[in-house]
Amino acid sequence: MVISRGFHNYQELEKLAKQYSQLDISSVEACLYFLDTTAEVYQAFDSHFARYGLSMGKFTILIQLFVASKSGLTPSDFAERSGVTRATVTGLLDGLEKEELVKRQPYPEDRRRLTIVLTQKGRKLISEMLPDHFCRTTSMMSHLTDDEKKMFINLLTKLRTGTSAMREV
Amino acid sequence: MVISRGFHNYQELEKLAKQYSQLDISSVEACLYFLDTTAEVYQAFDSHFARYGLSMGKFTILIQLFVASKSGLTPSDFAERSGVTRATVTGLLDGLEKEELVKRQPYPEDRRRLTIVLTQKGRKLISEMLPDHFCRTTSMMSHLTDDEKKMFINLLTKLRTGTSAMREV
DNA sequence: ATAGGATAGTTAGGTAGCTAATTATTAAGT
DNA sequence: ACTTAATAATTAGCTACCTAACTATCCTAT
Repeated sequence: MVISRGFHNYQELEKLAKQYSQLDISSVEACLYFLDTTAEVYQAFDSHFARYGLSMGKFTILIQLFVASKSGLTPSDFAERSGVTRATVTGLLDGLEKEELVKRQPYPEDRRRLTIVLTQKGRKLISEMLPDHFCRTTSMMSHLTDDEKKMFINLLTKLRTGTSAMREV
Repeated sequence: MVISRGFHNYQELEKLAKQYSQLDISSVEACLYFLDTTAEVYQAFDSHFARYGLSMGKFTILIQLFVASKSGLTPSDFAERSGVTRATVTGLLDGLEKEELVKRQPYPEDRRRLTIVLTQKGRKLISEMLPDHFCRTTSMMSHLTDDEKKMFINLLTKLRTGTSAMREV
């Protein structure tokens, strides 16, 4: 759940700003707007992936397998690359395996590991959805010019730099 | 789970772009970077709220109550303002009520509704955390100038406009 | 050669979201 | 007035995330 909408009537924000000297209105406003946008983008992605019976997490695993292809990847690979825990990957793989989109296979050189590979069905699904997926992604970004995309990445980087302030003790 | 990190070695993206003419590299790149940033920001917020034993959802409810104050709000108010379902709000309120931060009260004029109000403890928690919260939020945004914040909102708006392409049938 | 520690995957149990169905209550149309 | 609609909250059951604890395997240093 995202903080925003309740505050897009500026007045309440201004009222708070009077009580809290720490509150810089334009900062909070930009932050709320960012959060609101993330919610909208995630909802859009969710409904896009739902057309193919997938979640963003499951799609992420499938496309990684599709690109890495050849020898498969391990559950830890997914966890590391995607910034989720191994436990989360276990759950997603359970689902994907039940739907017969991937298979767990032994990894002979190190028996602690597993190799995850696409099934025929999994490869078919991902390769059939990618044209649509890239088309939509490109369309979604089409209201930004190339320069604006660069600027956007630049500004996002500045935001990322700031996240440490939110985390620090 | 967010798609990105696996693709930040540009080569794989370029390889895909050769196979898929629909894929505009700079669009996909900006999109992935945005998603990656959202993950980082959400993690930062989560650890910030965790200091106070809250989630973003719970915080959102508390601050709405704190601002609206006087007569309280209904569960539906939260759902509408925050873009989540009423069922989700029920769950969050269960938690908040167990922690004695809010109370459900009858709403005499319409007995289908409830009035949610802050308890003493809830009011204390939210009012004690707000200075820190606004301070951190302001710090997080401090790497962007006022002009950049405006530009950021502007670019986010363009992204939002594009989300329909992701959703449409 | 073996004990201790690190790593890979899973399990158990929790939270936060969802949809669909259920129960009260209110509103509206005839 | 009375049936039908709509609305408010909850419930049940699902997914995707988390942490902490567990098991199996491998590596390293004595």
